[in-house]
Amino acid sequence: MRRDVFQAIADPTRREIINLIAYKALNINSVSDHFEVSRAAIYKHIKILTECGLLEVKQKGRERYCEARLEKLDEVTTWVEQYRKTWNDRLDNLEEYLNNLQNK
Amino acid sequence: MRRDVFQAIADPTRREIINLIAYKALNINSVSDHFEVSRAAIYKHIKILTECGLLEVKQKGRERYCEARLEKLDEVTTWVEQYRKTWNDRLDNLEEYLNNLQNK
DNA sequence: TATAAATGAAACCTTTTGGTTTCATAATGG
DNA sequence: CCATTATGAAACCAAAAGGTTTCATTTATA
Repeated sequence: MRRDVFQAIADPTRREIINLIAYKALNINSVSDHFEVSRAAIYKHIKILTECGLLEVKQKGRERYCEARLEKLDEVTTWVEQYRKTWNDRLDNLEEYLNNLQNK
Repeated sequence: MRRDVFQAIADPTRREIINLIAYKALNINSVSDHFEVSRAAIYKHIKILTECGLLEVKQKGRERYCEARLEKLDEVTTWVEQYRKTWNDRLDNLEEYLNNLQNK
């Protein structure tokens, strides 16, 4: 299985899970309470997030708490940002072009 | 079908296509020349990228040129960056903790 | 200690993905 | 005008994804 961050955040449910636990660790049942699908389905999403390092699970008695490990999202930022200069330049060119049109 | 930017960039081949055309528009055959898989497969990837707005196709005679429309990647940046403060705070805390350890 | 709660994991199913081959169609270049 | 080039699109396929139900195991707790 491919288990990279890009694939992990491709699924909307997983993005919601990340959002849920971003500010407060929750145990697995609490996470799944927020969704319509079964606990087993959510469990699988959590497993995927764990496997790609976006989430860490910590045992606490019979519960297991999910903590976000969002540093891994840096990989995404890095990939996206490498193109920012290019697309900003293009937007600048468009702006310039429109300004020229207007000044005629 | 889901056709959002997150899903579009989940596939490594599609990320490579984006990279290929980021700085220079290429026609569909030229794009597919860079890959092992068939032209038909690449064509489908291009279609997906087009449908979610990351790519625009412009006819030029019998050829069709693919241009990157990377502004759409902003959606990804926005989503990721909403968490940056949190994870930076956590890293700061860790750093502080380590400094305290060292100073003892 | 017996029951309930929280989780792990297997078996199974349907839909989506990513790929293929094949054929049709529209411009181009001799 | 005809062969070639560039592309669109259909039919089909295997594997992966996302989901379900069911059952086992571990830990708390009345």
